[in-house]
Amino acid sequence: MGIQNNIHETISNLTSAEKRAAHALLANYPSVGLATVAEFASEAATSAPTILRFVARLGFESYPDFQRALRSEIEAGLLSPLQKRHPDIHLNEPEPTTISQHVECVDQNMRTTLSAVPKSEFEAACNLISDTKSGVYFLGGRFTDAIAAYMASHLRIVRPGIRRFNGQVSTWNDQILDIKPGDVAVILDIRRYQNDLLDVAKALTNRKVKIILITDVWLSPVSKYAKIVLPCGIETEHTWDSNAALFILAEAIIVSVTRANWNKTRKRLQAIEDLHWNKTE
Amino acid sequence: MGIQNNIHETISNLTSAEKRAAHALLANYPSVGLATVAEFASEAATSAPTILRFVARLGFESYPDFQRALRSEIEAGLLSPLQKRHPDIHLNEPEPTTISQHVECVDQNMRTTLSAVPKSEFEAACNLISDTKSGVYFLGGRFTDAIAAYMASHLRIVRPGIRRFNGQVSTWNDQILDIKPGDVAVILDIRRYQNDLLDVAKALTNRKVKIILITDVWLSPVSKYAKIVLPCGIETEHTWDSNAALFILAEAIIVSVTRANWNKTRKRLQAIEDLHWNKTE
DNA sequence: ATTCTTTTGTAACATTAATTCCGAAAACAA
DNA sequence: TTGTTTTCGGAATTAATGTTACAAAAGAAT
Repeated sequence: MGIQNNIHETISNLTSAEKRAAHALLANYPSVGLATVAEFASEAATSAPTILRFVARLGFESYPDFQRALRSEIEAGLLSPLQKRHPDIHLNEPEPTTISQHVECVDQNMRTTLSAVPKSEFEAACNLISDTKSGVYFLGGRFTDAIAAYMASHLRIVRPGIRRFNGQVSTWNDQILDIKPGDVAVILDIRRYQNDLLDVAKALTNRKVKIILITDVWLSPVSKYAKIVLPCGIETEHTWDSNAALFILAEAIIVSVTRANWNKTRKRLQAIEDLHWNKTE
Repeated sequence: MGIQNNIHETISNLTSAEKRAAHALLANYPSVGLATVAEFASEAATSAPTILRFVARLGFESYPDFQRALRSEIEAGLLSPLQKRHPDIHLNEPEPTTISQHVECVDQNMRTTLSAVPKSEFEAACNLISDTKSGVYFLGGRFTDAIAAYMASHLRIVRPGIRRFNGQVSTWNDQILDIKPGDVAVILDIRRYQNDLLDVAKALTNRKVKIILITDVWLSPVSKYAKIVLPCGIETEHTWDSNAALFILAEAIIVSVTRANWNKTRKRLQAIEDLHWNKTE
């Protein structure tokens, strides 16, 4: 339904002062409604009680109640410009397929991520990972561990000292012993957040390990221990959350770290290429 | 400049609780900021004073002052909520960051993939994977193996008979012996195409295994042996190819297969949830 | 381990905002 | 005009919100 429609339906049986209120709200929707009753009243050239009567006529219990509705409308539809998706391609594609639906969904999540991850945080994370003086350890959750593996497989080429937590959960604590204070750990954790990851994070913090956390916008509890938090959009319309935004963020980190270590990387890449060719041909 | 940018600049010298506030606000901007201090605080899992300190750091005199700024931003930006592409991005963001560049790049590759993968092929692949009568084996290349792992970790929940080729390349041939004729193999291979994957594909074909190949638009040589080929865009402007489109395609497959096996999946999901809770609480 | 600094939440406080009451003004009908 | 009904806003009331002071907790430094 939406509040604007609600107004349009109700407007005919409003008193004249109440109509002014309605018009003031529609004129620059919804911002005046988010102000105080007094400001709304002055904007509508009327008094506070009239505004309250107007809001009551729309069917709201109270003015705060009305404001809550406006805010949730903002969340639902009129998201910030950064998070808007392009309206094109609808022409090319009349009926959405599973893939195209998912592509749109990922698009949305990418943009959410874009506005949720501050540039400075991203760069700080890349700097930590680029610093070859400290080792970097990767660990993910049930599904995100694949992304940890993906990052590690690239970064291993870019710089030495890349490791993964592997194998059984029960052996993780033993593996922590190998990590030196000042080292860096990249942890991936999205809902439903895993307690075992939280335990590891705590243990790592005790050992003065700097934690970079890649998580969803609701923030894993690991964020409590993390030096840097990178939140991603993961929402979908169905059972599974989408980890695509995490994956893309991971790739962006790989790109950035590669640039930072470019001189060393080039040589390593060359060496590996040679190895590859000798082996396969 | 805009408040979001303001946050991005300020966030690096915020305390951790204040950062949570910043993340909560960025996560669903700007609606939480328009709520009361108490609600904002609870959303950010912190206390009211922290929120106030946070807005003070952003340079606002008071919380109402901060809200006024948010509202005027709404007026400025969303005046015509419907007819807006996002050329605003280019205004808000004069210099592209590593992330935003990569997001655009992935966007491009997604769309390429969309037009490169025929609906029928996609559905055929999903049907093969959905069929619980045959086992499904996953295998990826140097970097893409992480995506194979990602697919397997989900599909294991959706249906039985999911396996991965694991460990050393030299052991793959042994593992092939476990695969029955009529089974399905999902192979991921992008340039530089790996000869060992080609060998496996050949061997699998000999054993009458149906191969689904996820590759790039130039097609891995494995395509010669594949029953179904799903080509993805992977191009970037720098050293590394992007596997994001493969990842997204993988997720789309997971979604589709989950839908096909929904009844069984629901029960398994429930069982796993229970297990999870029992274990952690 | 101890001190010092910084961070953070609790609780009291002060301020502001929403709400209600009631009388005055306006609109309408006879 | 007069009486009646409806609308409206000023002012008092009540509820809530923002704000501040302070003490506990956490962390860094020695």
